Amino acid sequence: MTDTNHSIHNRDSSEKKLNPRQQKVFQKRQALIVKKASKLFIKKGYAQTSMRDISNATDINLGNLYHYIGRKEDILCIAFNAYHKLIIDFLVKNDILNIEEPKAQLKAVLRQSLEITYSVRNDLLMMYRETRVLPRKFLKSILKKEGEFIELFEGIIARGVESKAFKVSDPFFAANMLVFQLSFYSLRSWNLKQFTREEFLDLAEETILKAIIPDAMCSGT
Amino acid sequence: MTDTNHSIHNRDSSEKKLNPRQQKVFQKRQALIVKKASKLFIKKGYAQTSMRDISNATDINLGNLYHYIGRKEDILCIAFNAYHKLIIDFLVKNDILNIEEPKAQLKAVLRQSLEITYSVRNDLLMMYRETRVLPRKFLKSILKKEGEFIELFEGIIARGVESKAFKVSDPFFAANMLVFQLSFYSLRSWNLKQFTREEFLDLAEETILKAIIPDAMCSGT
DNA sequence: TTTATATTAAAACGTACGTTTGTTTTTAAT
DNA sequence: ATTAAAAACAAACGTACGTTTTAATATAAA
Repeated sequence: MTDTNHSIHNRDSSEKKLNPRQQKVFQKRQALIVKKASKLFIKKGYAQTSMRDISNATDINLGNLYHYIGRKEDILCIAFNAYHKLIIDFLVKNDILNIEEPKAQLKAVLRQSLEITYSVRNDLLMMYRETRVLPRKFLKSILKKEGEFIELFEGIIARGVESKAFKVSDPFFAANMLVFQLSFYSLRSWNLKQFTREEFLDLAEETILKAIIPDAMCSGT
Repeated sequence: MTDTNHSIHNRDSSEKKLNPRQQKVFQKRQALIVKKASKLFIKKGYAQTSMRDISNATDINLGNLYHYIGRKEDILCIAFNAYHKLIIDFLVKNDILNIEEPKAQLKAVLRQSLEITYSVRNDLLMMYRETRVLPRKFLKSILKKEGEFIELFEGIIARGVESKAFKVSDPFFAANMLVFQLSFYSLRSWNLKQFTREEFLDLAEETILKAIIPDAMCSGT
């Protein structure tokens, strides 16, 4: 009963006898639901957002919503997946991972990550808050992906430490802290409104790098 | 209707004709409710914890619960207050604020803050997640207190910057980041289990200080 | 004792919610 | 045009919740 319902995994628009055209429409519609629902989750919280709210926001009939999602929590799962896909895709598409010079590489990947997390700051906050709702199995897969994201930074940092470009006593710890700091604006925006986007990005980049690169403040560019 | 119910503010055991003895009992009982309820909120989340759950956990009859709290959300508000009182009290009781030497002062207050936040890590995570539930007015007062806590760090940092002991480009930003980093373990414990408490505290202290004190790694003690 | 209050148990209230059902309308292939 | 699947809809179902109430019992103060 508890294990047969991870709809995300076995029902993302496959196994239904839909032609490609119909699949497209189906996915568009599902994406609309997720998008509108996420906005509501951000504004009111998951538990405080009813399926009727989502029905109103999407102009999709309450009963009909269940043609596109199996259950309410699926919406949240799909949103989590979409967010992680966003992050991963950017890292793969960019050839940042191929930059040789450790400092340049770290700076590039950090800056990009800061910009992304800044742009999705509201969704990020929502995800921090609503993690509890996720089914255990799905949460584990999300944390695994997040762990891999951190390992990516760990690798970059470790390489920089070897070449004496960086100085940290524990690359794994440093990577965890760095990724955590990426959500700084999300979780603390209530007290950071006085900074413009650019001011924030510059200050955040500087602050984060200082923990990894010795005398990072003196290095131009 | 929405504004008449901030029970916390006008009903914390005053305005009831109770003798001191009764007040003590009343507060003890209320504290028990908050403590047990918080545990449930931590484990299952606020929305997923029913008043019946709390009744069972405290062995206080469901109806009788309402002699000690006005409504469910009051429990959360009291928990938030208790947490902030804990933090503030420690800072006032300790004479850390009187330490002259900026480095020593920052190190002392940081270390203590890290230890405290580590010890209440579960409550802290719960508060990050359930902030949304708080009534607007109460949330504002909480954020105000939090802001004052950050200003305290800002003052320490600014003083250190003046005396060239610290190097940060924006003390306010640095203070915000520092306080944010205090919740590192709370929000990321799922990936930090490999560290002992002491390992974590040392690494966290070192990492945080590096962003403020130039070549903090070379300074013994 | 008397009197007021605290506590318990149990039931009920009203409501809001996630989900399902039964039926009708639309769509698309034959 | 026929037909079968898919989409849309209104209504209902069942339940779980926060909160209140009622009545009976216990406790402590006067």
